[in-house]
Parts: sequence; C-alpha cells; structure tokens
Amino acid sequence: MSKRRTDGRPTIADVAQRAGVGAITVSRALRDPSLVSDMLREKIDTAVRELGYVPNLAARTLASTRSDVVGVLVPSLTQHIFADVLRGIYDGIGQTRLHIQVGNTRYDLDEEDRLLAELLRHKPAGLIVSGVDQSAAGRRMLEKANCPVIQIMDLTDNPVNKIIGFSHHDAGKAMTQHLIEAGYRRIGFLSGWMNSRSKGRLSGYVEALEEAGLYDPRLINPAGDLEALALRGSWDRHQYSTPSMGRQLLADLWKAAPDMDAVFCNNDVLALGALFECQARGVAVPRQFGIAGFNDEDFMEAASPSLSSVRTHRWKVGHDAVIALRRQLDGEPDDERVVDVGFDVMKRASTDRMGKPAQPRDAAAE
Amino acid sequence: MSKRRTDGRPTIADVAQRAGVGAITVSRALRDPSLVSDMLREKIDTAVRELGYVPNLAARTLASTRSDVVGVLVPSLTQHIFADVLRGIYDGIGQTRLHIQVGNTRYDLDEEDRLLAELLRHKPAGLIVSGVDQSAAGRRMLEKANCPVIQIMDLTDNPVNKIIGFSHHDAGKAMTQHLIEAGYRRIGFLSGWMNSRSKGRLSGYVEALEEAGLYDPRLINPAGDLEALALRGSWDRHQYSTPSMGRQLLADLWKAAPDMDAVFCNNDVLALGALFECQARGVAVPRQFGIAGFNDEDFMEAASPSLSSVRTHRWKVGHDAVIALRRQLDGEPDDERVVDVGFDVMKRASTDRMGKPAQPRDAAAE
DNA sequence: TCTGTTTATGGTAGCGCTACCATTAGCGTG
DNA sequence: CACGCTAATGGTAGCGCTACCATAAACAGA
Repeated sequence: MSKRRTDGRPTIADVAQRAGVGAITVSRALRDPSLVSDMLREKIDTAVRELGYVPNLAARTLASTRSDVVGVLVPSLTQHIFADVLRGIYDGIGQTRLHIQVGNTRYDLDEEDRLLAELLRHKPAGLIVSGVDQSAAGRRMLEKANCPVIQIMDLTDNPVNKIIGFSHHDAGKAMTQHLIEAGYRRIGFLSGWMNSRSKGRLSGYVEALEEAGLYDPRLINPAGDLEALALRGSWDRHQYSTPSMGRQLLADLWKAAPDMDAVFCNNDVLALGALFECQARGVAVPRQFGIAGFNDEDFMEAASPSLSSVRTHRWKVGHDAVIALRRQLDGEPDDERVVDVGFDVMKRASTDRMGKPAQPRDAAAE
Repeated sequence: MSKRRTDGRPTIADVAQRAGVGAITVSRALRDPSLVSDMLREKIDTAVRELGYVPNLAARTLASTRSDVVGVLVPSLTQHIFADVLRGIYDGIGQTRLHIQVGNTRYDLDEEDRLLAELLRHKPAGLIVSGVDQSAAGRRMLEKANCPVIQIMDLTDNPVNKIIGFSHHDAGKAMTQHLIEAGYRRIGFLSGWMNSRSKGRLSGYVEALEEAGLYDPRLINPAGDLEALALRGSWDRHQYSTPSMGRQLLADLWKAAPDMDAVFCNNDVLALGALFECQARGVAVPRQFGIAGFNDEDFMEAASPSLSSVRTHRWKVGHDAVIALRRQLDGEPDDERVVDVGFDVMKRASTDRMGKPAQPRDAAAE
C-alpha cells in the first residue's frame, strides 16, 4: 500500500473512474462542456454530484500556469469611492469562476509595488489597478504581468493596456465654472491629502479661475498645509478625509482669505464638514457662501440644503473594468484602449446663489 | 530536448543548483531558515537574489494542501462599518505571507454558502466571517473547514471556533437607556433593512423601554415596512441605508406617531438623514426632538448639532481577528473562545434635551 | 479506394513544490 | 566499541490537474 498524502477528498481520477472515462475527459467536461459528447458529459456530471467533487484550484493553477484570481489594487478601503468601485467589480465578477483579491496600497508606491509582486506570485488571470501614477518598477511589473491589466479611475494617453475612467482635470474645471456662473467670485479650494487625481481636480480649478481672471493662490488650501495640521496632532499622512477635517480646514482657509465666498471641496466628506461649519457659524448657504463637493455620495442630495457635487460613475468603472477583463480573457478583441466614462455636475441648493427655489426632495430622489 | 511547459521563471531547482545544495534544503531555508546551517543559508539567499527567484504559490499549496489565503466574508462593502473592519484586517495582516480574499455576501445566505464553497477550494489558511447567522450548510462547512475560523462583529456562546465582537442587544439597550435618562419619553426606532445584528439592537431597545414602562410598538419602524417602501420604488432589498432613506423613514414614522420626541436610528447614516429632515422641517434638535445613531462614524461628532451614537470598535475587531488567526496558525494556544470588545455610548448635543452646553469641538476631537 | 480532415477520447508526462523517509556525521553513554 | 540520539542534508515520490500528443472513428473529396 503506497502512502497517500491526500486529504481524502475526491479527485478528478475518482470521478473519471466512477464515470468510466479518462481523467482528461473529466477535466475537459469541467472546463468546457462543449468539448465532450452529451452522453459522457451526463455521466460525468452525475459522478461529480455523487462524489461531491470539488476541483483543486492549486493543482489547476500549477498545471496551467494561470489562476482564477483577479488582483485589484485600490489606494483606500475606507473611502466610499473605492467601496463603490469594489462593489462594481464584485457585481461584474458575478457567478464566474473568477476570484477577487484586493490589495490596499494606502496611497503608498512602495506598498503598491510590494502588493503587486505578491499578487504576481498567484499568476493572476488579470489585474485592476487604480490610477496611472505607478512607480517605474510597478509599471514594469504591470507590463510584464502576462495577463490583462486594466487601469481605472483616471485617464492617460498611454495606458499599460487599457484604462477606464474620467478626466479629473475636466471635472474640476466644470464644477469651478459652475461656481463662477452661479455668481461666486472668491472661490476657494479645500483639500486634505492630495493624490494625483486630486491634483488633476486642482489644476482644472486653477484653469477655470485663470480663464475668468479670478485666480488667487491664497484661496487654495494646499497639501503642504497638512504638514502643519499633522503637527497639531489632528491628522497623519494616511488619514482619510473626515467632516471634522473639513470644518477645521474651512476655518483655516477663512482666516487666510476672509472674503472667500464659496469653496470647492476635494471630496464630499470635506464638503459636509464645510456645511456643518457654516451652520455652526450661522453663515447662510448658499446666499452668503457656496459649497461644492466631489463624487456625489448619497448624503449630498439629502443634506439640508442639498449639496452640489460632481457625480462620478464609480460603480460603472469597476463593473466595466471586470467586463473588459472577461472579454480579453475570452479572447475577444478589444482595441478601445482609453474609455472615458465622464461625469456630471450636480447643481443643487448649496451653490444656488441667486436663490432659485430648490427642487422638491421627492422629485430629486428620482 | 524534452519539452518544458514552464513559463521560464526560475524554480527552486535552479536555486538549488546555483547554490550547490539539494532542492529540499532550499525549500527549508525559505520556509524556516533555522533548519538550515548559516553557511548554506547564506549561499541560498545569494542564489535567490541573483536569480530573482519567486516561489510559486500554487505549487506550494498543492504540495502542502495548505495555502496562504485568508478568506473574509462580509455582508457589505459599501457600509463604512465593514470598510473599517477590513482596514483592521489588512492592518493586522501587515507584511506577513498571508493574503486576503474578500467575499461579499450581500446579506444573502445562499450567496454566503456559495462564496464559502469557493473559498474552501483554495484550501485557505484561515477564515473570518461576519456574524453568527450562517445557514446550516454554511455552519457545517465552517466546522469542517480544517483551518481556524474567526467569527466577528457579534457574540454567541457557541462559536464555531472563536468569536470577537460585542453585544448588539446590550448596545441597543444602553443607548435607549441614555435617551430615557435624557428625558425623552416617546422614543422611536428607525431602521432600514434588518439583519440579525439590527434585530439584536432592536431587542435591546424594546427591553429598555419595557423596563421603563415606555414601550409602544407603534414607535417602531419595522423591517416589514420596507416591503411597502420597496413597492414605492425607492429601495430594494439589498439597498444599503442612505440619508435620503433616513429622511423618508422619519417622515413616515412621524405620520404614524406624531408625538414621537426622539429616535434611535439603526445606523449613523439614517441618523444623519433624520437630522437633515429635522433641519428641513425646522424641528429643533435636541430641544424638541432627540436623535441617536449607531456605530459612531466620523461625521457624527462633526455634525451641527453633534450627533449621539454608539461607538463600536470595528477596526479593532478586524485587527484582533487577524492577530488571533495568526496566533492559531503559529500553534500558540488560544482558549478564549468568546472575546467581547464592548462599545461606548457617545452622548452628544443631539440628545442633550436639558440643554447643557455642548462640549467644545476641539476638545471633543481628542 | 485512398488520402486528408475533423471530432471525440485517452495516455503520458510534466507543472514546482513539500511530506516522508533515509543517510551521514558528530557526540555522549555504559 | 556497539549503541542510541540529534542535527543537517538529501532523494524519492507524490500533490491533482492540464498541455501535448496519439489514437480511433467518421466523414469528405478525388
């Protein structure tokens, strides 16, 4: 009696024996049923069910040098934005054989490279990574990954393979133009920690104001200021935005520019904090002060007054990324290397300086 | 020339040859360096570096019937609560060899069972699952999983293996008692879709009110009502809570019980919606109406007025779950099967009916 | 009828690693 | 000096699956 190391679970050989066919036929029947005649397929299905056979993924991966794991790298788990992206990704994966493995880079390029290397050990079926600002080493790993790579949530002319996202520059510019059109003249920019996408938004903001002759660098709360804030003990480099942070940043910005009459917040959470700060100070929004956010999370519309924001299509980006990945894995051609999913400027009460009546809530809830 | 199927990357045999040792010695040096003499270890490390050797995880898993994957099942990715738990889990994993694979059950037992079966194909090193309300089949799979299983975010006397969480019943009761002590008498319960943990909170609420002789079922917005809401087209079964939902649920509850003078919301997002609804109606919080939430997300403290909530230790739960898992994998004994991490009732302005001055913001930010 | 092509199935030989046992050398014990 | 023990290393034989090739049968074209 030879010594077996198995854990006792049925293997493909057991199924083959029971069905009275060769092991390789079982393998085929499981991977692509159309390759096997109806009669054998039925026998095999029966045997699988009777034995409770479950394929061993490690063996499959080893033999085929290709796994069912899709690696996903996001810079944050706590921000709603990426939670929405992930939801889209999971929804896109659905009931397929593919599995998701998420890595959290925390906006750290070294950590991203480390996670990428770890992921590659799994011989992933595909990779989905956030943004375009990889390190040189990271970029190289992606290019040599030997699997489809989808970049998301940004745009570039030079994707590794395919990119699905939108222009943060254009989005930032569009919202700033809305604020200008609404009649605000001293429009501030409020931001916590800046990443490359925030910077895109900021550059759009600057461009819009310069074109209107309204640009003033004193109205910007730059990333640099966060160092000072960190020293005061409130936040560290990896801290995500909070409403408390929004309140304090707005207070600080007002000190530097007391005549500021509106603020474009780098994200909705900061915008909510800005609203709370106005409420606490008795500053009337939107009459005295306009507030705009970015991403259009749920609470923006529900707030009182409702808050303007830039709606971004996070779920769609995640979902479409997976669909594109699956297409490529199925061997379908895909020559659309850059996909712009766009954005929408949601104009709500918080930037309605002229005082048009706010939309009734129920109607707005669509 | 035999036909190789390799993808060209160096294997353990290449390392062994270059270092002038046996393959098995390389394997040992990589898994547990203390098993190999200093001299050989050094040679092997050099060879690994020179060749850029990266272990093939599938081969390791196949040979040892044990992978480096830790499966995590959460019911939602969009809710902040589980994003925080996940952050704790990722932080606990740190730089170890372990990998996280997250499954999103969407509060669906069938989906949970399916994901569990999928995860088990990977022969996971460990499992972390949310809650105690698995299906019978799911429970059986967990018990036969042949790896450490940690349940989180709830408590039970009968965990599969180990559970880390807190009592939702006690937390719900404590907050309700706070509302009673604050002077409210007609305290409502506001909830979206109910899961087993929500039900625990509700039972605590009921118990507190019954003990005080204040219980009235008309003050509860039960899960059943959601069916009617769904018919109106606003939300479906899987919809997570939004502030808009909070606004409408509060409006509905007020219709059913016009004398309601406070509301305990099943989560913070609903509480925020309730605040917005009060602001829109001109109802004074906390003087006329008290609002309490659950989980104590960031925005609760920053809101104006600041909102009372039950602080739950989500990050810690995730983090401790991983630490416990790692302990068990390292063979350390762990006989504490039930770990209660507790909760804190955060008493803030929104339930301060007597009008004591609110705490200054900066101090409260600790 | 012969040849070439397609379809359905099977056999063999890996994939890269580790469990298990064997071997060797060094050392202490009685 | 035979014996047992430990520490360090190696060899062999899998783990469960699939790539690759072989085979056999059915069919088409000339």
